[in-house]
Order: sequence, then C-alpha cells, then structure tokens
Amino acid sequence: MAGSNRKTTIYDIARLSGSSPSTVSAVLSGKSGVRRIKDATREMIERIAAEAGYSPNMQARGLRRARSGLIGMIIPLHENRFFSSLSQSFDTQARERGLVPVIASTLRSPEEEKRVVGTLVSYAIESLIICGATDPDALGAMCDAARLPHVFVDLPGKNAPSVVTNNYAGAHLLTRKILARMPRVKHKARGKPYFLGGSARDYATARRIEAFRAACREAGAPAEPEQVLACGYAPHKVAVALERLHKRLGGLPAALFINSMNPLEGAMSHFVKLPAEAFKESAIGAFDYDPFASYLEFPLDMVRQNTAGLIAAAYDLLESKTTEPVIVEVDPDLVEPRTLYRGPMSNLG
Amino acid sequence: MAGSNRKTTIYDIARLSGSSPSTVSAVLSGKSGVRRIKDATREMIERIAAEAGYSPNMQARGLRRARSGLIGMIIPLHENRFFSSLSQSFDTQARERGLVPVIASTLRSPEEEKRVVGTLVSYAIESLIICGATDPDALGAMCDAARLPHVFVDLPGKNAPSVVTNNYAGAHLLTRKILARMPRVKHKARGKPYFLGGSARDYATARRIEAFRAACREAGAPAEPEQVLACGYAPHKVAVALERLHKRLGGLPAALFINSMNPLEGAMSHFVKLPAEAFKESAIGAFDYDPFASYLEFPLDMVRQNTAGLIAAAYDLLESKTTEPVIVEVDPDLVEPRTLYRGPMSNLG
DNA sequence: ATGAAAGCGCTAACAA
DNA sequence: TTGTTAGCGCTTTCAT
Repeated sequence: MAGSNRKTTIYDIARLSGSSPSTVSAVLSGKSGVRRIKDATREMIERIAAEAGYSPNMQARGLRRARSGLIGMIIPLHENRFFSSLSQSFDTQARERGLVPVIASTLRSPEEEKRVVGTLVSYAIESLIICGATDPDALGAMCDAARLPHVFVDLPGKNAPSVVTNNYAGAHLLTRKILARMPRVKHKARGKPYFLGGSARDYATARRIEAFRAACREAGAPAEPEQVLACGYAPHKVAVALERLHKRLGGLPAALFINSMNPLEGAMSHFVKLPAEAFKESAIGAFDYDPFASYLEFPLDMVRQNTAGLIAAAYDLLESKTTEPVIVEVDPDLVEPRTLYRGPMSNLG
Repeated sequence: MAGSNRKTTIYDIARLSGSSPSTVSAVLSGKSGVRRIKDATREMIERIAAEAGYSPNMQARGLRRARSGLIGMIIPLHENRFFSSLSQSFDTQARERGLVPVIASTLRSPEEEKRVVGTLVSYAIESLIICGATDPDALGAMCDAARLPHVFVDLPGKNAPSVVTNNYAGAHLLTRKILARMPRVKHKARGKPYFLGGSARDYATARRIEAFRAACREAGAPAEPEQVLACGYAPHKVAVALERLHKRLGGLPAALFINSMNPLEGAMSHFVKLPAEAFKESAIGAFDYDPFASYLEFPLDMVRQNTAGLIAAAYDLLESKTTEPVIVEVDPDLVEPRTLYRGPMSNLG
C-alpha cells in the first residue's frame, strides 16, 4: 500500500510499533501464547501489519525452521481424468493440512521424473507422493538419499509404502457384470469375453487380467490365451487390434473388457463404423471412468477409481511415518451405464 | 549418501575441496564463467558435490537472490478438461523456462482465491497466471499491492493484461456449422436454432451469445429472445430447461448450441430418453471439447479452445512486462463430429 | 513480557 | 583466480 519499494518485513513492523523483531515474529506467526505477549501489544502489531499489507516471507521462515510447508506430488500428465482427479484431491487435502501443494508432471519420462524430484528436493518439500511413476525404484532411492518421506500411488514401489486401486476387485466386479449381460451368440469364438488394451507387464493391468481370468473360470468358462489382447494403451494400436479381432470373429465378441479410457478411445474409432444392431450382440465394460462414455451409443459399465480415497490413504501413510513397503488397496466403484457420477466437485464445473 | 544427518551444504563441499564457499557457490550455480574458476577447481568441486549428493537449498538461494524460481497459476478446478489442459501447458512451458510451476485450485470460491493468492505471494512466486477467477479485480489488487506481475486467462481482469479465447469467433463458426446442418422442419418454432446453458452475465457466455445472434442474423433469421436459454452451467438445471423446451416445441429444436461440457452433461440426461430418430431432426453443437462426446449417438460439432496457445500468450505478456489491461484473443478450433482430436500429449495417456 | 543476537544456506561485493 | 564478509527475512535461545 505505502509507496515503498521493498516488501514489508517484520523489522518494518517492529519499527512502526516500537517493539522488537522477535515480538513481532511471535505475534505474526501465532506464537503469542508461548511468548506471553500483552494483548495490547499483540493487537497493535496485528493492526499495523494489516495496514502495511505485511505478508511473511516463507523462504526465510522455511530456511530458519527447516520446514518449507510444501508438499510435492508428481504425476505423468495433468491432461488425464484420473490424474487430474488425483491432483484435485491432493490439492484439497494439502490445504486442509495447512500445506502448500506442488504438483509436477513428468510426461512419463524417466529422466524428467528424476529431474523433477531433484527440483522438488531443492525446494525442501516435506514429503512427496509419487503417482504412476515409470521408474519408482530410482525415485525411491533419490528420496531416501534426501531423507524425504514418500509414498507411491497407482503404481507401487519396492522400498516405501504404496497405495493402489484394488484392481483385482474392480476387474472382477466388471467382468462379472459384463458376463451377466453377455448375450447368447451362436458363433463359438464370438460367444466369449475378451480383454482389450493395456500392457501385461504393468502392475495394474496384470492384476486386472488375473481377475478377468478368475471371473471367467468361476463362470465355468476359463479364458483361452487369445481372449486377452494386451496390445498397449495407444488408441490407434487398440483400434487395429480390435479391428483384427472383429474380422477374425465375424463380429464383436459377446463381451468385451476394455482396459482404461485411452484404449476405449481407440475402440470407439472402430465402433463408429458399426451399425447400431452390432452392439446388441456385445456387453461392453471399461476400467476407469468418463462421464460422456456413460452416454455412448451402447450401454457401458465402468469402474471408477476412488481418487479421493487413494490420496487420503497416501496422506495417512505419510502422517503415520510408515516407511515399510506396505501396499494399501482402495476399492473402486462400479458405475452403471447411463449414469452421471456425482462427485463432490460435480457442481463446480 | 554419507550417513550424516544434516543435508550437505556448500560449506561441506568447501571444506571437502579445500576451497571457499563463494567458489563452491559460483561453480554449483553455474557462475564459473563470471568468476574465472580454474577448470581443475571446478571439476573437483563438481565431483565432490556429486559424490556428496549435494542439492542446493532453493529457499536460501531465493532469499538471497530475491528470486524464488517459482511461478504460480490458480485455476478453479483440476478436475476439468479445460483447466487441466491449461495446467499441462503451464507446467510444460514453465519447465522450459527453468521455472517451477505451482498450481493451486480455488474451487470457485472468492475467499479461497484470495487466501491462495496470499499464500503464493508469501512463497515469493515471481509471477502469477490467474485462470477463470470469480473475482479478478480483488486478485489484481492483491497482486498490485505485492508488486506481483500477473496475467488473467479465460476470464479477463480490469487492470492487468488478459488472454481469452476468441469466444465470438468460435461461437460464430459453431453456429454457422449447425445452421448449415439444420434440417428443414415443418413446425415453425422448432425450425430455429437455440442457445442452451451458461450465464449471460459471464464474459465468455455473453460473447458467445452475441456471435450466435450475429450468425442467425446473417443467415436471415434473427434470433428471438426465447431462443437463448442461458440457464446456468449446472447439469440438472440444463436438463430441466431442455425438457421444458422440448415439451413446448413438441420435439428437439432443429439446431442446438450447447454452451460448454457441463451443460452438455445435463442435456445428455434428457437425450438418452429419446429415440435415435429424434436426432435426425436436430443439428447439435457444443462449445468446448471432450473426446467421448465426439462419439455420442448423434454427430456433435465441438469447439476446442487452444489451451497451449492461451498459456503461451500469457507467458509472452509476462515476459514482455506488459502491465496495461490489453486483451489478447486466441482462436479456438472446430472439431468435426466423430473425430478424435490428437494433441501433443495424446499418446501419453 | 520483551529485547538482543546468532544463524538457517546462499550469493555478491569487495579484497587480495 | 580465489577468499572474506555481510546480509537476505525469519525464528529461537538466552538475557533481562
């Protein structure tokens, strides 16, 4: 407010109020109880600080206290419904704890991941949540070297606690759901459920495939190897794989488990070429969730990961100072076709 | 690496290398050119620092240099395609400039906005990008008081530069597109385009309505007031408004301009009740973009805002130290129905 | 109930 | 080419 050039510091307030920097510091950092500041002094200092538009310098405070007030999270990508939902929960829950959230994206590059973690360490973040890392162990080692408490989310790490979706439970539910809707089809090879998309080497996909197989087995029809098409996440690859399958079967399979939204995008580019009747012969489900996917031409069962729960569990692990490599699993929810999921933020647009 | 308890500082490196802190500082902050450090000294210091796992303390550096290396952005919500896309661009472009991006969400609350800006000021961010603020002017005043360079994005502010989508151009294109696709319909009131969703008081919506009207006029059929239903963004409100319109017209309007994805979600909950034929009598378009919306039961023209361009323009304004309240407009793109837009990150899932 | 002074880790004059 | 030193803004003993 005043036309000065430098920012107001506690020394300015001390001068203006006729007290000492340490008193001002105590008042302005909420330690007036411990230091038995006279109410009058406290009020005066607070008034003067407000008038001067004082704002503490957190770099200085952090340097002195050896606590920055920052908490970091790395994600592969902001532009992704799952990760941006994690970001939202991380952000909200950080602020509830009086911490400032710093989110950085790494574009699924192992080098960028390391660079980013290094930067966050330099800024003295107090803990780190590592989501969907391509190289969890390298990052874990960096955190250990910097004595930085950390938790893995989505993709688990080896030497620190992890929080993951209960992929098995979600995939099992979803598979049972589409098996229940699966129409009877004459053609033998078409009359089975197929799993499409993802990479079998991925932790999450591997568990989902396990559950898919288990549910098939429990339904009395164990899955053959050719029923699992883990052809990656890239939409165009999935489109090709699906097209080939369609050709081989002479139609859509009677049930289709699509592993995640990106593969679903790929599948869509094939689906749009088909007549509406084609979907009467197929029960389709997808892991992960998108509101508009709920309203596609055909009914689509989806599994929605509990992002708020994943992040809450991560904070719990950090706060309980857990360092053993436990794995906490959080159950996802099944979303019925033609349903708009209403989350806590749904009305905020 | 070494089992010490404190983090390694330049003093440790100085001792280990037999040189002075200032020399170490010069080497480790890349100033070895300015200070003419002997190559041998430089190499030794670098080696020792690497061995010790040294990482600079950015709080101390920032305090001393009065430059934190942080750049802030506030958005209403992470959990939103448009804003998370802005985040991605902001993040990527910050890192290209050697800055650390700090993104905070405000949940569309004016109080939270102010609190968050205050916090970012405390952390000495070097500049701030304010996206979709509910109270731009209050935030602008705070930034001015803190001498913090800032730019508004999406929703413009009064006393600082702003970057916005060319809402007029986008809405004009979209209106012309659906007018061109508009089927001939007997019923007079049905045979017209309608505008649905958003709030007429909003800057963006107001400009879109202007363009909608202009395109109607240019097509020789000026819009009546009842053709504009700016009933808010909340899905359920839009659903109600659309249902009422449908009832009044005895069917869908021949052309429908849906203002943004949230209203589209609301419209969907009405659309799913209709038979497929209903959509043959209506040309539908929406401002904003979602990949799955591209594959709904009916062809949907969409307008995709150029988020990377918006952010690039914001950085330009900051770097050119512009402080006048100019408004830079960035053109959006039309996305054809049944098209998957392929952005730079599309393959990263 | 309050003040004086040291020091967090770093950089930038100024010396040498 | 390198070292010495002051000080960024704050908190925290230790005095008083």
